[in-house]
Amino acid sequence: MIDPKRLRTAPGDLARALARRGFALDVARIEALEARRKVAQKALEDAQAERNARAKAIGRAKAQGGDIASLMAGQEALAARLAAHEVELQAVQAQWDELAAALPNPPDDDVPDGRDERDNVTLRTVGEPPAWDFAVRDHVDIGGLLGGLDFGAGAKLAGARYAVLSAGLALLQRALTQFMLDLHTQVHGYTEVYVPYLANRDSLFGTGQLPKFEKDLFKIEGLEYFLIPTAEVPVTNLVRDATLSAGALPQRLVCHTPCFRSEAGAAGRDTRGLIRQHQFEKVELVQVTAPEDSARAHEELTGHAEAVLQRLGLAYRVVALCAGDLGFAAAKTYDLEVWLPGSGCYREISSCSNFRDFQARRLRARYRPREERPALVHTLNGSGLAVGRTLAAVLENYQEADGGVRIPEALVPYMGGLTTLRPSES
RNA sequence: GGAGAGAUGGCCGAGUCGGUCGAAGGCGCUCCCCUGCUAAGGGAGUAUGGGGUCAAAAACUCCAUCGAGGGUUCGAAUCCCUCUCUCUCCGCCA
Repeated sequence: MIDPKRLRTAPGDLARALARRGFALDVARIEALEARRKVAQKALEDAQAERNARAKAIGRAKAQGGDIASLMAGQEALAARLAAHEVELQAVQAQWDELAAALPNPPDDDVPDGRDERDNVTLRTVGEPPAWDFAVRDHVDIGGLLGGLDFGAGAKLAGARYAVLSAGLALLQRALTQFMLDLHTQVHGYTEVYVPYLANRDSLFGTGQLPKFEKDLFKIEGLEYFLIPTAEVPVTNLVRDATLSAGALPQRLVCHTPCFRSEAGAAGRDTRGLIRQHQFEKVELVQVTAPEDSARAHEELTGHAEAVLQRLGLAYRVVALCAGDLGFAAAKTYDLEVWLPGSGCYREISSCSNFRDFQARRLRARYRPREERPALVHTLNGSGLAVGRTLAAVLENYQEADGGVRIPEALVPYMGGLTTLRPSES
């Protein structure tokens, strides 16, 4: 949510910032609503003040055994006035709230201009894509040779875009998860949390998935619960309605969860393989910081996600999203894209964003600076990493001519000492 | 799932038959005084959000908030209804 004060006093500036991400802010409507609001709120509050004063007078008179009848005159008219003003203010407020909730976060000044992903800026490329002396396979074909990657079974159990992993691949996915969690907790100083995989409306509103993106979520029939699309939702909501002491910041939390996305609107995209599934595993990094620290924390958090790729020996690049490609709640985002030899391109495997106070305002997540009134915190998060896509990346980057897969050194301890996965005999 | 109890400010906790209650008291915290250190003592202050006057700040003032939402009333922390959550006991259970 954007600062309503800013929306009221400087809608023009805001409109310019939002225009960078292709969002047209209706300044005239805002100014009209604001004018109405001002009148309505003043009128209502004046009427309330009068009601309070009269009630007090009546109470005082009654206590002294005085005459009340004269004081009661005109109360009905006042009550009617009060009700009318209340209706008007509520109507204005409802329109305002709806409008405000639909506004995306304005991009940071240093976010590159641009309309869509084609305008994103590659900041750096790390590692060399491996060279091959045989025809490379993608992870689906490799999985077919190894066994243990079964989309047919996923379709039977649930439907399209679900997979069943077994044996070596199930172990490899678990190894990746454990490796990431250990790295972030033991080396990067994050605290691991375990959270519910269902979230209520308040939580999803807090991080910005609602009200705009309900279509992308799985909803539990008959209940106001949604399957979480990312651990960002439950973990960030830990600080909802909280006032943290300054000393409690920054908070660095890491959480492994399955993620559920209905992928509405993605029909026909990335239908092959593990890239775009309805259910996938992810290790998520979340930070809650003081406002002045969030920019630095964003760089650090991105580095923490990069460290996973580096230790796995995977080539990747870091991309600054342009204003037009930013997510709804993000002020600035770096994507990490891993090299996938099977498709010969870099694919997003992590997205690291600084939300500034946008989520915090929705969450009412504050902290108490020394000697000052409470102020909103800043929130950040990033995938560290998406496990399913990392699994695909490892399979493709560590494949051998016969369809076997070497285990990256960092993962060997998590694989019970196994150093390769061998194609099955069948 | 059944029965009962509860939800008040940073924390604990009081709120009598609805009226001057944004809320006693305590703890904590901040500032000041006193005390040669330490301990103890005295005084003052200490919720959040929003509006108005204003270019803005300060200041003044108004409104809202005692789990959430409705209702009754001139007036609700106090009465009524719905919901949420917590606790206790019973049942069931990984």
